Amino acid sequence: MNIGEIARRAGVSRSTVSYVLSGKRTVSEATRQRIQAVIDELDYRPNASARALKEGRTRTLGLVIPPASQRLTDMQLGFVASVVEAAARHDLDVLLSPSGGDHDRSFERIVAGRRVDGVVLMEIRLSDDRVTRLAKVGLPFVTIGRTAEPHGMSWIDVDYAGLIARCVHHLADLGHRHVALVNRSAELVASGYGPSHRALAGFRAAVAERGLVGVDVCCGHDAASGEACVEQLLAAYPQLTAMATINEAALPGVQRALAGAGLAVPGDFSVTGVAAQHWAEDFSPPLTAADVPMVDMGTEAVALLLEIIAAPDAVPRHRLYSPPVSLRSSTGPARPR
Amino acid sequence: MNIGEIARRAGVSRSTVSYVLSGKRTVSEATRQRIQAVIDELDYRPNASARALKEGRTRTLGLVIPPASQRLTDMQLGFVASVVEAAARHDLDVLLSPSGGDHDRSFERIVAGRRVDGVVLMEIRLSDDRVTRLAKVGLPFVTIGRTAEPHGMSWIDVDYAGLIARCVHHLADLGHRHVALVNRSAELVASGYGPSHRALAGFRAAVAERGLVGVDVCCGHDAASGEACVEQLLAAYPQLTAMATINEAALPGVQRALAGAGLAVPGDFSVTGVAAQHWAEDFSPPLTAADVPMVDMGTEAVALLLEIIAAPDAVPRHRLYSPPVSLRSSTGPARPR
DNA sequence: TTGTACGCGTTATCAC
DNA sequence: GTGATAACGCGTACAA
Repeated sequence: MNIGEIARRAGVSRSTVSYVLSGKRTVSEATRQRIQAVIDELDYRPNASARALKEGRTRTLGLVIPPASQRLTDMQLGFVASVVEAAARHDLDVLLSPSGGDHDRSFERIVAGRRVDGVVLMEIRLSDDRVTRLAKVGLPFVTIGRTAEPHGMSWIDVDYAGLIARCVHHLADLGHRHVALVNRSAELVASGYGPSHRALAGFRAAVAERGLVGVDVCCGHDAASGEACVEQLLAAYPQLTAMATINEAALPGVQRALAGAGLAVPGDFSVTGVAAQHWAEDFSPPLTAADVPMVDMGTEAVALLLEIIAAPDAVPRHRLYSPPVSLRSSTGPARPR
Repeated sequence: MNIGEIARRAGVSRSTVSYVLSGKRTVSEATRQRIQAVIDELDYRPNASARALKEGRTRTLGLVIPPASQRLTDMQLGFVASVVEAAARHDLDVLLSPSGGDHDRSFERIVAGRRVDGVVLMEIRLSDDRVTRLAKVGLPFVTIGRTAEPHGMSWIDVDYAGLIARCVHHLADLGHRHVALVNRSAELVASGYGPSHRALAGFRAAVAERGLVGVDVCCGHDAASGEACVEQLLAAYPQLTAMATINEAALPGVQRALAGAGLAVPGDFSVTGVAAQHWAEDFSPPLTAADVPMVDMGTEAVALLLEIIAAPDAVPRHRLYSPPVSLRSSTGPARPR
């Protein structure tokens, strides 16, 4: 079914059908209705490829996700879902591209093949080839996370440095003197994962500011790693009474390790950090943590991207989220172990 | 940049460039290299829309996911990731469509706009309009999950009935006489969610076969619901000593409720069911459960879909997964509470 | 190896 | 103001 067939059945020319579809020219009510009737009857919709070819835009956004092999985190999933929903609200489709490294086929296909009008780039590294590639071909893009030098581009990010600092201050206020930061995996940190680097910076700054003793460790993003990591921490630092983390998937393991050591939360040990809401609520007791506003961020990313697409030369904008630390029940006054 | 520009710079015709690109005709080595050099230099790739228009295929698969408003489950996330990765291995892109109900704009855009060569449909209901819609327009599709009458179509599913029955038999073998099934939410069941219906059927059949006393309850897919649900179960059925579940997100709550009632697992109470591997491993003790092979299923779904696309009239195939129940540590001999 | 028709919508241009 | 004609976007593949 194509526009010519509709025109034939309605007894008009193709252009008239097109004008009815787009409304870019007035068509007499009588013919309009006749044409619309045929369209409705046959459930006709213009071929997206032909339209994209002619219009020079695809009505599609690209969403670059980390290679799926490494299980996506809840947070990442939340972004994907909210970006897709936000795009759908604008009648835009979303093309997914799982690409981490540099020369990725799927990424190249989308970018060089002009399959999308713009790209949302997730899981940005401090130094990221994909960013330079997109800038080079002039395809509008927004990053979730920011590079080390994010000037001149649009991005959305969470203020991990500020949030972790706030967690440390909260612990210090409660009298904790020895605190730990449970970071993400060493590989991720080595690859220049922004949240890890910035969380660490915020941690160190706050620890110094408050004159605390701070220790930071890397930890895999799963329960088993979390358990092992906390066991080692407890053994190596007997004075430790609190920890902050940005490693949500490690939380069930953190819980097990503390329980295994006979430490009650928050009586004997306080836990806090940055986590997706459901991880915070699944912790027991519920975790005092900053909830990453994934839905807002996905929505905002799409909004920013549409702005750039509409006005490529406008001044880039960005937004740094700093959600409040929700006081739940996992932190309390320090008590020597 | 387009093929004409490449041709101009290489001093040949557009068709020759096209043949170099596709390899569908031999081109003399000299001109081939000259053309390739220009292509490489300019990093040229054919416009995807133009190619799709001409070829009649988009090299894109559609993936219909549940509306993102309701948080995607880990299992669903696993599917999405594995489908995207599998598609990428075949140099195919994936277009996401979040659509639950009937008249969904995004779904219609993809289907009627011929944006994709085929569709993977997730989260199928026993009776599903999208299936009939796809069948009507003749777009190849594969469902993850199956309708009540899945004949004549290709699908992939997990044998929830068989797996839950196996769990019940396992519990019966351990001496349990009163067992519960913690199902998914009442709304989901009411909407015709296949896994819930089939799990329930398997549960009832096995309970009857072994002469057990069985109780089944619906439960929201989150920790709080799980906790409330199990508290009520324990209160209402004092003889209950074991449960099976397909509600993985409720597991942290199940754990809390059992701990709160002073019941040790598996000493006082056994827990088993069907869950994504990480939920089973995050449970403590690790959950004896059937691990849903999400990665295999996503890969297989793409493989099936490609078969249909290649041979639309071939006999539909399907695959019912029945993964082994991994014996971990959450089930043990029955002991009266 | 090349010329060219074609796939399908869109829109500028022309005619009434 | 309304309708039709035709060129165009870009790559593909048949005929020459």
